[in-house]
Order: sequence, then structure tokens, then C-alpha cells
Amino acid sequence: MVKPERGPRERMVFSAAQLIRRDGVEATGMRDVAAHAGAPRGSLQHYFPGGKEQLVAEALRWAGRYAADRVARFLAAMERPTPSGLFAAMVGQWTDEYRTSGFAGGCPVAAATVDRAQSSETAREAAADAFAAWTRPVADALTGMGVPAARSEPLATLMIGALEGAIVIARAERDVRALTTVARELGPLLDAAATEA
Amino acid sequence: MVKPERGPRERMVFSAAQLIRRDGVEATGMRDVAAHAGAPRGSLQHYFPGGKEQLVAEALRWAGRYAADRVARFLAAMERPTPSGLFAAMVGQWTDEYRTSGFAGGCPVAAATVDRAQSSETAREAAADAFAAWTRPVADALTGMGVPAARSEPLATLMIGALEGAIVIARAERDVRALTTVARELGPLLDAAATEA
DNA sequence: CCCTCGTTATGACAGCTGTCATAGTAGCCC
DNA sequence: GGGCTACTATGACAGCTGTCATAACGAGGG
Repeated sequence: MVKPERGPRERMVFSAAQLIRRDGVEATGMRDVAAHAGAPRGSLQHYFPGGKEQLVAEALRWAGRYAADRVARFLAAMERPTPSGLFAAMVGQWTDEYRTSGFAGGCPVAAATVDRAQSSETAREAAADAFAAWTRPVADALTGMGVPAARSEPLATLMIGALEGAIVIARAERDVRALTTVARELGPLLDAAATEA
Repeated sequence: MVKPERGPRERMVFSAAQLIRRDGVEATGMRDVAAHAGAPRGSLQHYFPGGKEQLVAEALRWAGRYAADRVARFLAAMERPTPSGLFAAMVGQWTDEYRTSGFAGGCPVAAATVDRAQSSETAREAAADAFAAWTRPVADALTGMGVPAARSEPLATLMIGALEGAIVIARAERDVRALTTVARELGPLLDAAATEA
């Protein structure tokens, strides 16, 4: 998650996602977002007339697209893609971050769901859309690897669910143990689904 | 999660857990907790001189014990316990709640991790302890069902991780799909680990 | 030069937060 | 009754929140 040099609007959306995944939605203030993005405070009401609601929703949309792009990139980097290999890459992104940069942040979509699912319908919908945008390419990839069509989406949900849960546990424990565990335990199951056809 | 008729102190701890799992730690105010518990506001500083930090930590301890007790009760209710049966019971608790009471709340431990892992060391530790208190009886149960000792704890972590992730997804989607999916997909894997011995 | 429009600047607003100081009450033991 | 302890009540505090009103800037076109 490196900050690209885009316009101030895009930087604020990115910064919002960054801060949300660190501190949660509620603890992330609009003034913090502008400061983190190096954007003027006055631009907030100009670019996001819908207020925090809109900013959070756009941050989640961004996160969903980002996750989907990562999946595509993982697949492109593997010469002989396997379900376990894809899952290992998805998990590896998090173990790498935690090992090199510490356990400061989690998944922004999960954070928004925990903080806002009950209090903001638009945030909840945006989170659901983000999960859907993430699940789709994973499921498609599984199908492409020989997983029966009927099981691709369930298995993709299992992968993302196990990853999300492991992220939470790892962050609480400040240990990547949970992440490496789910990757190791789930790998054979995923590969088996691709070969039984 | 039915409210027992205990003293005001215990009621406040319980109410804190209840509100945290609904709205997150940050959005849960001390005044809200007292009101929800039907306890006087003045009792907060009397019972919890450590402030919100202490209240949150105790709520997480309570949640960890509660989860562990539920596992023990699930096991006691099964005449021939199997790993998949235990997992189905754990997931079933959530599908039942969501189907009958709506998707208002998630797991308080996950909520605290998302909101406070970075900002409060004691809350983070309390969350890690809660996960540990929950994992232990699950792993012990797996061992008792014939799962090799070396795989019991990893599989318990996988179960709890997948459940936590599915809770988040289900709450975002307002659909139990993710929960039923992980229970169905993971069941055979768990039972296989118990019989290969 | 002036006018316009996308952007920014600034200050204010009510509302809420956790925390604290202080006082008050109820009950029990001596 | 006096004194002690456990608990409750209440009001205040500074600090922060999201939002808004208002004004100023700055470049580009007429």
C-alpha cells in the first residue's frame, strides 16, 4: 500500500482507508484524513459534500478494487497457478507487512463493518460491495484452475473469511502464527477441490 | 447472550461487551454503558477506577470466558462429538442469532481488536487473552476426538479464524451465507483430521 | 482589467467524549 | 449516636467530533 502521487481528492480517499484500517472508522477524524493526505482541510467539504459517510464509502470502494487488483496481480505472477498458491500469496501479503512494518493495521473493510454495520447503512453496503468485488476474481480464478463452478464461490468465501479472521487474531496476538496456520491448513483442501473435478 | 441478574458491576461489564460488539469500542460511551446496564453513572468511577481502559479489558475477559463456556456446553450436549459437529454448533450460534434477532452485533473481541489494537496495549492484550481462552478448549476437544496433538491447536485457530471472518462478511452482507458456507466447507476437513490418526 | 469558477482558508457551532472533584446517601458495626 | 465504609449523585472540565457559513484565493478566458 504505497501512496501514489495523485490529486488531492484521491489522496484523501487513500488516506481515509489507511487510517480506517489502523484506528477504525470512529476514531478516524476528517481533520486527520486531510492532514495525512497533505490536503487542505477546506477541500473536504468541496470534494466530499456527503461528509464522512461519503468519504468512508469511497474508501471502501477503493479497498475493494485494490484487493481485486492484488488477486489479479498474484495470478499473473504465478506460472502454474494453484488454489493453495493463490491463497498463500494472499496471506503472504499480510505476513510480509506484519513482519516488516509491524501490526499497525488490519483490513479496512473489516474495520468499517465492525464500526459501522449497525449505524450506517451506506457504509454497510459499501463493505458488502467491497467483499463482493474481492470474492469475484478469487472465485473466477478457482474456476480457471479446475474447481467445479458450484464450489468456486463457496471456497472463495472460505478463503477470504479465514484470511480476515486470521488477520484479526494475528493483530491481537502481534504474531503471524494465525496467518501462517490458516494458509498451511487450508492449502491442501483447496488444491483437492481443483483436482477431483 | 441473555442478561443474568447480577450486581451492577457485573451488569456493566456485560453491557459493555454487548455495546462493543454492536457499535465498536470507540462509539461505545461510558454513559451508554451505565444506562444500558441500568446502573447509576456514579458507579462507573467507583467500580472501574481505571476508566474505560479497565472496563473494556474486563468486557473482553468476560467474552473470552463466555466463548470458552459455550464450547464446553456444546460438547456436553453432543452424545458423539465430532470436530465438524462442534464447528457446526459454534457457527450455528451465530446463524441462529442473526436469523432470529438480526445482524446487529458481531464478536466483541474482534471489535476491540479492530478499534484498539493500535491505540491501547492493554486492550490488545486482553483481546489476545480472550482468543487464547477460546482456542484452548476447542483444541483440547479436538485432541479428545482423536485429532493428533500437533494439529489440534492449528485446527482450532483455523476454526475460530474462519468463524470470525465469516461473522464479519455475514454482517456486511446481512446474510448468513458466509457462515453456513464455512461450516459446510470446513466440516469434512476437520473430521478427516480426527480419523487419519 | 474583470469576471468566473474550481479550490482553499478560517472560524464558529452544538454535541459529545472520558475524566474528575465534590458532595451526598444508605447501611452496618461499635 | 458516632463513625466508618460502600455506593451514588451531580456538575463541571478541556478536548475533540462532523458540519457549516463565509470569505478569500488564483488562474484562465473574455
